Amino acid sequence: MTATARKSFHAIKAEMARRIAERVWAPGALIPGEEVLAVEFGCARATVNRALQELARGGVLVRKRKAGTRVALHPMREARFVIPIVRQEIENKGGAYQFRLVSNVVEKAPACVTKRLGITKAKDMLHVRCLHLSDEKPYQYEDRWINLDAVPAIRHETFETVSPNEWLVTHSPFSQAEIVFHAGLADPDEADMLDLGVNDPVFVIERLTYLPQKPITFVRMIHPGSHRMVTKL
Amino acid sequence: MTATARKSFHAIKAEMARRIAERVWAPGALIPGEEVLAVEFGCARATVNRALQELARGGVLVRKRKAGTRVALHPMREARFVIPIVRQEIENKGGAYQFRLVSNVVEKAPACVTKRLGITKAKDMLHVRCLHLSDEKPYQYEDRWINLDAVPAIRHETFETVSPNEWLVTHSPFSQAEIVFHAGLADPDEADMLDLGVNDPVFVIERLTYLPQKPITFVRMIHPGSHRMVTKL
DNA sequence: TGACATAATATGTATATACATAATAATGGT
DNA sequence: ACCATTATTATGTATATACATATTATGTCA
Repeated sequence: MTATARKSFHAIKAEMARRIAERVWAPGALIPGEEVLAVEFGCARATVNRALQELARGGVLVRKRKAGTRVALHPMREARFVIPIVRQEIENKGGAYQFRLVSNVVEKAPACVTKRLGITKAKDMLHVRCLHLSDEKPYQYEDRWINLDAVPAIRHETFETVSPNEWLVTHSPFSQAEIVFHAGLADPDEADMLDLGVNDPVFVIERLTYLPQKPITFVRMIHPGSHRMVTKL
Repeated sequence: MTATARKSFHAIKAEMARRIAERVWAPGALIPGEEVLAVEFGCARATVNRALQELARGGVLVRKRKAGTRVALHPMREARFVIPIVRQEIENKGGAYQFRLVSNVVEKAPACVTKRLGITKAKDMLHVRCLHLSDEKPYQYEDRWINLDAVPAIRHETFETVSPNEWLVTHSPFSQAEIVFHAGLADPDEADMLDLGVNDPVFVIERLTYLPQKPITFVRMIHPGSHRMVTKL
């Protein structure tokens, strides 16, 4: 490392990842301490520390003070899915985006919705349904309930140019969210919207967002079953 | 903070997250530089840097050299799903885990499988199918093809006590993986295994794993459609 | 022996400093 | 005006040092 070759934590991280992948460091095994590794790699302990911390955060290493660092026994890697705004998702795939507002009314939310949002008593909420299209073909049907107490300003939005999702993203912050994926069968409403037969499979993404102590919105985003969510790691 | 109160990057990160959530720093806005923030928070630039980097990695900030740091315009938060080993998943939910080996043979892999694995010509592969049960009820049906060139040792494994997934996790490293989620209809085979009617919806997780230039395995993990994958953020 | 205090140790974090790098802004020549 | 060169600037990274903290190992006293 005389002139140029400062060891970067990237390189060190990669080398350690290799050792883990190739079983040089076996699952469950205790690996050398930071000082030792720092000497081995010819760098400062802080550099090794950063590499180790990132690997630990990725789940391939488990670290405990005094006990040392060991290779995770079950590297149950986590898959990260980005859930982009539909428009971006469609445009990224090269489709032409359009959306159609299906309905936009204030009405009593059904129990299944209020329950999910942690609201105990029946309540008027804004119910917005719309359809997102890619190249004129139905791509996603969005069925959303919005808590007017949390975002009163949305009451007067017409959603002629912005979708409710985009409106909320730019106007309403949230601090917590819950996302659920599951499979289901298209109900008549959904089938009609998505040009599917009744009882065709659908891929459902549900999202709940909250501010501390204040539910904001509950959405069901329904895709044809053939929709694929892909991630690489 | 004279004596004890060293500002931790955690506190700083939390405060900055609050400012973003509460729109003190609006989406798209340029936030102060590291030096400025360091002065404001009364800490070293490195500490601010760490907080900023973590927020950037989480997607709420976008950083560019010289240009500065700004709040992400579309905080298209990423959802992180841990895909645990089925046994753990079931046991975590309090179920009693069992698994049944359905078949375990070496045979010609169909084109749809070899293609996904990037193998051009027809090839003998190990085809293992098994069923994972929670409290004696079918939970997941696993249909797996394994490249014997990549893991020759697996040929003689009987899978009487370990599931193929667990065997591979502990015996075969991988460096890359691809995961796909989608919804489908149960075919007769799957319906039979999972105690479903034909044409009931199923939730399918497909996973491909590789070493550089060497495909290892392709799995389809099929759940009843009611299966819910949940994540919070 | 057993309970409890104490030392040893690996990781965790903060800091000052220095230099690297990318991208923009300013500059100057044609 | 236009283009290329150079300066400036914000972030990115490495390092030595110091101290914090969690946890294990050890030693002491009853």
